[in-house]
Amino acid sequence: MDKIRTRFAPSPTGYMHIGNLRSALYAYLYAKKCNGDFLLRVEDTDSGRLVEGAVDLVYRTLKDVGISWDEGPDIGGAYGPYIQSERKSLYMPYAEQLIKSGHAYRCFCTKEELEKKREEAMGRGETFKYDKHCMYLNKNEVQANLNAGMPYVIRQNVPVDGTTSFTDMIFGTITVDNSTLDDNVLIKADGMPTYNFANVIDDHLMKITHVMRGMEYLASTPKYNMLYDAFGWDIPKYIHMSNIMRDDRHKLSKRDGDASYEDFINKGYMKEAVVNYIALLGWNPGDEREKFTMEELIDAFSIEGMSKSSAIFDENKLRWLNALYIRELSEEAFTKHASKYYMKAGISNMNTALLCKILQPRVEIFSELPPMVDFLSQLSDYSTELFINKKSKTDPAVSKGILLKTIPILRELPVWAETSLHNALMGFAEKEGLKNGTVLWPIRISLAGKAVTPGGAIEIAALLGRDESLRRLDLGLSKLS
RNA sequence: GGCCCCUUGGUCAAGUGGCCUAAGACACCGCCCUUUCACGGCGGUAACAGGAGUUCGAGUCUCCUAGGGGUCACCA
Repeated sequence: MDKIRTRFAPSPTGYMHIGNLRSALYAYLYAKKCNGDFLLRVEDTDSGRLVEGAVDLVYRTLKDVGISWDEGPDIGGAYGPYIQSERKSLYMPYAEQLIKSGHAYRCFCTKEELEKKREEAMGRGETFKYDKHCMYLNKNEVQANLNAGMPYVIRQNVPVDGTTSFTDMIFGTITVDNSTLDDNVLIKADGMPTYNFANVIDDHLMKITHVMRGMEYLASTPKYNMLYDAFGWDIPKYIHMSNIMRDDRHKLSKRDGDASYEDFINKGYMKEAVVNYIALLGWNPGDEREKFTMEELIDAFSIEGMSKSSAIFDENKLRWLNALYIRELSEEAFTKHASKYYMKAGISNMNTALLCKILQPRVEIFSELPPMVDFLSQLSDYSTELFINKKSKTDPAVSKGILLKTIPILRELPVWAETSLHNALMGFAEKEGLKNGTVLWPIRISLAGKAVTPGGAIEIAALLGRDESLRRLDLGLSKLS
């Protein structure tokens, strides 16, 4: 059997939709699983939609998540060029071959004429379908139009009756009535091929064995197959992939600001978690593993595990997975990821090892870091009601007593560090016969000025250092006096 | 609207005619641990869209209905 070859063929819109990324991922995983090739092809035949820098974004994103291509615009390959606009001259001869064999014809109808016919059809409550008007032009009429320099498109001549079937590896056999198929434009008036045409020519020329693409092409696939048949080419295997939804009726969309890969990275998600999560959205490995490296994904991937129905993107689960990845980061890596957010919270020159220790098990996405730790750089005003806590058996009066007794002990501490603070405070609680919480609650409140903090009184004191800690404790005491 | 596709807890999903009194995960709730909040551990709530049929037996096969998605461009 021939080497498996798949491709990712984005049109450069300047935006990497998470669904497209998943399509690229699946095509990559399948190729690599089969020891095949994965290629990148840029589909930029719509001159009206070109976006500056969009191709670079595709390269960057793919590289970022660890998807590499064996052939592509930037690295070349045996079947280049890999940018459709650069292949423009290559399509016309194929179209002309189709005209000769009767599978296509030149159409001189203007957009205005077509628009009028379309409106008329709609007025009658019918679905518009091109009436093959120009197919019936005789040779002389066509030549005259050509001589007159009339612009034209080339249309596919689709049979008016009968049915066409094909097999999709996920959906099985699909049959459609030819009568529902329109005579699609193959070559536009500007000489550029449409997707419908370029896609078939390129997939064949680039020896793509498995066409993996979104479900939106499911209904038009028979038309592409007619083209393959007209050329006498082998039809590739098809794998149509379901969509990722925002909720039960809407696709994840650009409008909602949470549909692109970069949106998630900017929100503080790790790329490994994003890839891992989307891999699991619409595919399952057949066992209960949920956490995968790229290598493990390649190893576990199979078409059989892909689901037919679309999946709703659940950010909750992404968060959970992201938290898993965060927890296994080394202290250095955690700090590297977090530093940007520490800066936002105004934190600098603090013990990063200690910060990591208290934050790593608590943070699920990095962007939630600043509000968790901003109290370290800036103590905001707080109410003495925070000193009330039933479970710790404390209230403002008790707290005042604790602070009165502990501040001198802390002031005399020879070394201001986690262990010495721990020994001093726990020793005090034991000596006084108090609950740990009773001693630590008022200290933590004074140090942080808020009811909920990452880490406890001892860690916070260690982070703040002697001077700032004592200043805050004194302030707490004065609030209670 | 025509055509194509889809439908198991709130979400992702396992399930390929008897092992389903329907797995697992996220979320949610409770308990334990505990120095607040987390982490961790233990437990709980919660689903075969509806209806006919085929069969000794249906989440699994068939048909119908409903709901949803896609498509019907000189976009891809």
